[in-house]
Parts: sequence; structure tokens; C-alpha cells
Amino acid sequence: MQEMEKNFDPKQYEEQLYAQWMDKGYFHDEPDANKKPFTIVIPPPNITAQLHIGHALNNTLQDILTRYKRMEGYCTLWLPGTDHASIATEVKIIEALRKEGLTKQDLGRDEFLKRAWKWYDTYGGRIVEQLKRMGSSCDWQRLRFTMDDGLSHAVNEVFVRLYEKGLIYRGSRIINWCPTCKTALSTAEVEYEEQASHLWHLRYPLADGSGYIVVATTRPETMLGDTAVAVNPADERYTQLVGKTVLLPIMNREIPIVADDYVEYEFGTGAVKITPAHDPNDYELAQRHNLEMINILNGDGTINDNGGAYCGMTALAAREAIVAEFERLGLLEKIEDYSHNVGVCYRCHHTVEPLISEQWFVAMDSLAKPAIDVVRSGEIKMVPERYERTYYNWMENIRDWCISRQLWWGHRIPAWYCQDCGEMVVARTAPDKCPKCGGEHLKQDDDVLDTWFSSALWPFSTLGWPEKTADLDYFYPTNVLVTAYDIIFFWVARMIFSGLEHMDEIPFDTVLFTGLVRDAQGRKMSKSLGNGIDPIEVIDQYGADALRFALTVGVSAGNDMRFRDEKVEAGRNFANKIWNASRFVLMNLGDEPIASIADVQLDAADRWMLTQLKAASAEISGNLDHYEIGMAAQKVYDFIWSTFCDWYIELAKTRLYNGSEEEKRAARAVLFYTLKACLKLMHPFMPFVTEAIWQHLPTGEETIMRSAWPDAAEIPSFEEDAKKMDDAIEIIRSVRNIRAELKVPTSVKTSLLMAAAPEAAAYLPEFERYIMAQAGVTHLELLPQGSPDPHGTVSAVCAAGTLFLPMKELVDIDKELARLDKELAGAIKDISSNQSRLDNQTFLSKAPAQVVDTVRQTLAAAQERRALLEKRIATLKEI
RNA sequence: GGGAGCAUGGCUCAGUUGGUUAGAGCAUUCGGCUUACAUCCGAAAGGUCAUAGGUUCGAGUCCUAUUGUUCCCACCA
Repeated sequence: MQEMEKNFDPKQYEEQLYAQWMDKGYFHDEPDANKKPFTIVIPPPNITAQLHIGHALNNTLQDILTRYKRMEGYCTLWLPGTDHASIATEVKIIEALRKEGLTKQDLGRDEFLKRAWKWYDTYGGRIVEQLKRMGSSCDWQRLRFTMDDGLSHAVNEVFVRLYEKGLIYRGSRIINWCPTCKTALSTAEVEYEEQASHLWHLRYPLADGSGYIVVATTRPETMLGDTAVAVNPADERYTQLVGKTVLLPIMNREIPIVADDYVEYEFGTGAVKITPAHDPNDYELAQRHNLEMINILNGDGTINDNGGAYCGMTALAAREAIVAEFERLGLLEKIEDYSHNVGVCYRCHHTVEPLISEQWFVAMDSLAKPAIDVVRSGEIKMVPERYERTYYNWMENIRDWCISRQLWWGHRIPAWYCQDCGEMVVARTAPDKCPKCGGEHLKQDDDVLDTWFSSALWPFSTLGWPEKTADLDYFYPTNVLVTAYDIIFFWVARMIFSGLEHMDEIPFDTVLFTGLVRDAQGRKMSKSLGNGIDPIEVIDQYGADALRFALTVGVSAGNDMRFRDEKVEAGRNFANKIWNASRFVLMNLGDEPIASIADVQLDAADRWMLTQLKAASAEISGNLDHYEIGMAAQKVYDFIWSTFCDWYIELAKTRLYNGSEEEKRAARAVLFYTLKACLKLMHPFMPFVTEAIWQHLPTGEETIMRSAWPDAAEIPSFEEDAKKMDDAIEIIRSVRNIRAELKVPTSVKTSLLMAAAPEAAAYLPEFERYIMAQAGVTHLELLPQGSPDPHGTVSAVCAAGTLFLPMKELVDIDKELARLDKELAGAIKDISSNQSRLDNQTFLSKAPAQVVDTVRQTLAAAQERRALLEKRIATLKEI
């Protein structure tokens, strides 16, 4: 066993330990009927690029839960994988092509797909490497990709089943179209941006020449496709116009003026131009009024043949030209400044155009209902709970899901069209001939599926569905899904209804939401700001454990967090702290075999330590069980740093350096026992440093990650003895406090006198050596009961009694009096607050007896403190 | 137009089901190279828990309103 270096150097261990874990197969479990399964499926990162800090947070939490459950003895599976991210990846590849001066059409579908697969090889692999750097204990033997054969098979199966049930249909609807990506989008894929624009007031002349009606619009170019003007039926300004027609300028088309409740008369002019093919509201209104629908846009966002003279112009160019033309014709009433929401594509951020198009849809009504029920009933819980409301809100107002995309990279829609008779066949595999006419010229649908269609199946498609595999049987449903709140609609909701529909079971019982990781100023990380943080750079600089620490300690579920270097530094320091504590223990274990804590004479410090350990492990396990990961991490930190290092190790030195052999044996046993427990409690959070240490220790176990999680029930506790140690600690703190306040140099030792309560007098001698060592005193002298306060001393009042430091030559009497006055004021405040509670009859009758009792005790203690302080002040004034 | 979150010492944040004197890290001040660690140790100072009401024996925690701030959803052209 090599020696431990003075400081923990992550670089020296991380890669090597990870390789070791992989070699030994520690991340892999086979279904085991004797164990309970614990399953997490990773939210598959998009292969578009490398992982960002948000992924690091997400995966750290999953790893913590997985490692915890694994140590608890569950049969665990954390299933990793990546997502082909149809549109996002395609956008990236097209960008790359453009730099080579190519378009995707230049390449053709097959060549393009080759590029995409190459992209997957590069970035998919890189993502896996990044996950490994973070210490993720994923089962790499079960690595999946949404375009794997197995998963593609699942996608086809689901498509065909839903089609056969009538839940997938093809139809012509108004959809959101991204002219840049040249594809349809689902409603979820449209984001809205506030944009400063104008409201153009246009005059539409009445066909009978009796004047004109003014319409207001934010998109003047759509007038090319207008097929009506609408007003509110109750709007008196226009009642006499309803039923008349206007002559649409430029197009010279005669279109009706109709009345419809949809029109708000306060807005604009109260008259709306109706463009059914390019506005969802107009579309609905057109259906009510049987209006013509004229599509004026090409797929690339330019004006088509229906736009007459404007054909071929971009929508924006057409807008300018049309406004100019209206002005020339004297038909431009006015232009107002107007700011409104514009829909943009969530991938390329260009304005989307609503248009009518033939697409594939999933009918949502019957799927949504059971998915709502399982959350309402609590079968699926969301942490924090408030996201359940967001979920209901979406699911209850859900619209049919447009799933076809005019893209190449993705799962091609399993529908074929007979070139001879036009018949459409939806099938699991390519049909060789048309079932209707027998023709052999069948052409597959050109479109691919929404990338989220395959992600929706992830919890079961990754486990082998539709085959009935052992994995699927054992690991499904999964336990917890850890994801950011921004994909609740895209993904979480769709997994829930898909799981219910195809597995007849929920996909997971808990959804743990993470917040967004923001930069140190609280800004969202973005490419344009260039404020993104690369987790790998952080790991290179501080180590993976430090990064994980910064992302977890004190963070609460679903809340955004700021990422600050200081916190990573704190994490690095913590790793170094446990490293050095372990180094200390290791140096002091001696040559004899380490005894069990059951076989040694435990002293008060040991009993205190074990009692604290028992409480801490119970609390930490409890926090983890409730997904309070930030709090669990905080407790691990505090317990190890303060309780174990700052107190117990320091106390143990007394016996290690000056104790008898038997005492050394006891101290070593408890140090070793507690250290191992500390490492285990810490391991899910900081796997590398804990494993590195573990392998330096004579534990007899080759890895910490498969060791047993500390079971609080098995740790002995000694409440009463622990209380005595607490009293001694209070004495030590008081002495240190006085010494610091009076600026007594550490080198100056002093004797300590105590007027102790009788019980305390009995046990304090046992603590004398600890007090001596920790407080810098030469010896502890117990004053006889009832003896007067010694002159020329400084004092402090503790639970165990009053202590005196005979340092009158060092003490400024006035300062000391001031200090005592301050303490007295504190005591008086405590007395009055507690007394007033006890004076309250309702409190006495309604509060639990235990609470009342505590208040009584607190009051008594405060009163005693006051008496002692007053006495002390009086004697000091006599000097 | 609906809905949600946040507001706690100088900064960044915790605070489980309401229960003694509201915690931590960083920063600050003071004292320390004490044979695990200066990536450290000891000590201190610093908070009317946004504001105003209410419920309760008891409120940072529950309710109502207000202010500020962030976000989500929504078809006012």
C-alpha cells in the first residue's frame, strides 16, 4: 500500500479508479430476485454537442441516488444513453455543411445520414467520456441510443399500434412551420419572444365603392391570403357592413365581411383581416364561416404563386413592398408602434409561420386522461410538488401532437404509399406489394418522427420492449426520473402517457426536478453570452468530487442555483479535509490489528462520537430517502468536518499520544470505525476521494462502492454519556472564548477552577485531560461545594457549573465587567421570554407536556445563570 | 390575461411535518506554521427572516393583501 500524499490530487486517482470500477463490473447488476431493484434511466443527452454544467448537476444527482441505493443493497441499474435529437442535430449538421459550401440537398438523403451517424460516433462517444469523468456509475453494458435497432423497432411498433387504434392519424391542419428548418413543429417546440414591431392599419375598400373598412395587422404580407374581414356582431360601428364585401387591394379579390364573436372590438380598429391558411384563429373562424383558405407561403418562407407579383419574395421583403404599395394607393391609414409575442423555432430561433399542411398527429385526449390520473392519485410524485400543477395545466389543455417532421435524421415514418393506386400502408416492416392493387411500387413516407416520439418510450424501449425481456420485467417501472423542469412537457408528460399506454404501468414513481444552473451573476448560461461553464474544465482544475460538491451541497430541488468558483473550492477543500483526516487515522492505527468497537473500553469521547454518528447516519439516510439531497450533502459536510475532524480527532489525540495501550486501542477502534462510516456516507457525493482513501485503508474490502451503507440501527449510542461530553465541550469553548477575548496568547497556559454542580463534579475529572488539551489549561481544580468565588479570576457560566480562570494580572477588570453585563442581559432576556410563556395559561394547557417541560428547564437554567452572573459581577466589583 | 417561484446577516444560499437562543460557505475582524490538513486551526462581529394584517399557546415556516423580482403558460389580429 503506497503512502498517502499530503494533499489529495484528483488527477492522480480519478481516471485510474474509474477504470478499476469498470473492470470489476461494479456498475453492472443482473436481475436478482432476492434483491429489490432500483432503476434510473438517464435523460439521454442530445448528441448535438458536449455536456454542459446542467447535465453535470443532473447526472450527479442520479449518481448520488444510484450509489446510495447500491450500497443499501438494492439491485441497481442506472441506464445511460443518448438521444439522436432529430431537429437539433440536423440543424448542426446543416451548419457544418454550410461552412463547406454545401446544402443537405447537395448531399442527398443517404450521404446526409452517413454524416449524421458520424456525428453520433463523435459526439455520442464524447458524451459518454464526459459522463465517466464525472464519476457516473452508469451501467455501460446497457448503453442505449434512440436510433439503435432495438429502439427503432420499439418506435415502429408504437406507431403501428397507435395507428391501428386510431390514435395516430394523418391530416391537413394548421401547424407551426419553421421556414429555416423547413419542417413542421409541435406546439411545444415553439417559443415566444417579445418583439418590437408595428401595427399597420390598412384600408380595404368596399366593393360597392361606398368607402372602406380599416383593418389592423401585425403581418401585412399575409393580406395576400386574406379571404374575409371579420367584425364583432355586437359592434355597432360595423353592423351595416356585415354581409357586404370588400375588394382586397393588390389581389383584387372580392371577400366578405363576416361577424364573429372572436373579434374583440377594443383592439385595433375592431375589424380583423382573416388569413385562414396562416393564423390558427383565422383558421378556426374560416371553418365556422366556410371561407376559402389560400396558402401563400413556400416551405422556405417565401411567397408562392398565390402571392401574384410578390411570388418569390421572402415574407419580410413582401411585407415592406406591400406596405409601400398600400401607401402608394393611399390605403395606408397609419402605422403604430406595437410590441407583441412572436413565435420562434426552439432550435434555430427564427420566426415560425403558421400554415396549413398535411402532417401526422397523435390524438391526445384518451392518452392524456390516465396520465393525469396517476399524478392526481399520487402514484407518481413530483418533487417539488408544485410542478404537478404545471403538469396538469398542460395535460388538461393538451392538443393533438404533430409528430411528423420534414427532416432526414430520425425515425422514418413507417407508412408507404402505393405509386400505382395511391393506397397508404402503415406497417412494422416495408411491405413488398400494395395490399389493395398488388402494385410493387411502394414509396415510404419521406418524413421522420418528432425526436420526442422516441424519447417518450425511453423507460421501456431501453429495457427491450416490445420483447418481454428479463430486464424489462425486473427493472420496469423505474424509480426516479431526474430532470430539469424545462422539459416537463416535451418529455416527462409524454413518458407518462406512453408508459401507461404501452406497458400499462407508470414509467417511474418519482420525478425529481432540478433547477437551472446559472452563472455567478444569476444569468442563464447561453452561447451568445459566452458564460457557459464546461464541467470538464472544472474537473480538470478542481476534480470531479469538488464539482459534484458544488452542485449539490445546500441546493434544493427545482430551484435554480448559481455556479460559483468559491463553492467548487470549498468542495476541493472538503475532499482534502477527509483525505487528511484519513491520513491522520492511518498514521495512528499502530501495528496491532484494529479492534472492534465492541471489544474495547470506550471512553466518554468515544461514546459521544458514536452517538453523533448514529444520529447523523439516520438523518442523512432520511434526507436521501426524501430526495433532500442538498441537505444530506450539507450534513455529511458538517458532520465530517466539525464533529469528526474538529472535535473527535482532536480529542482522540490525547489518548493516542499519551494514553495507555488499552486506551490507544479504544481510540484507534473508534477512529477507524467512524472514519469508515464517514467515507461511506460521503461516497455517493464524492466517489473518487472516498474510494482512493478506502483503498489505502486496511478495510479488507476492495471497494467502497459495493460496501454496506451505514445502518444507524447498528451503531451504538450513549445518550447520557454524550450529554456529559457536550458539557465538557461547552467548558472548552468557554475557556477558549475567554482567552480569545482577553487576548491571552496560546502559549500562556492557565489553571482552571470550577464550581461544579454535584453531578458534574462527579464526572468532570474524567474529562480533565480533554479540557486541558483543548483549552490550554494546566489542570482542573474542582472547588468544594459552597466555597466563595475565587478572587482575581475571570469566569463563565456553563451547564456544568461556573468556571474561573485565575488570570487577574492579564485581565482588564472593566472589560470583564462589560462582558459579564452583556452575558447577564442575555440571561435576563431568556428568563423573561420563557417566563412569559409559562405565565400563559393557554400555553400550559394546550402545548405538549414535553414542550412545556423544556421551557421550564430553560427558564431554570437561565435563572441560575443570572444568579451566578450577578454574584460574579458583585465580587469583581470588589476587586 | 392566467399560473408559479423567489425575497433570510456584506455576498451566495440552507432551514423537513409551525416548537428552546434562525444555520452554513465566502467575505470581515482578532489570535495561531499546535508532529492529518494554512486547501488549515481557535475566537468574534454581523440578521425587525420584503411590507401590512391574520390564524395559533407559539410563525422564517400556515392564511390574506401589498411591493419588488424571475419564470412558465395563453389564439387579441
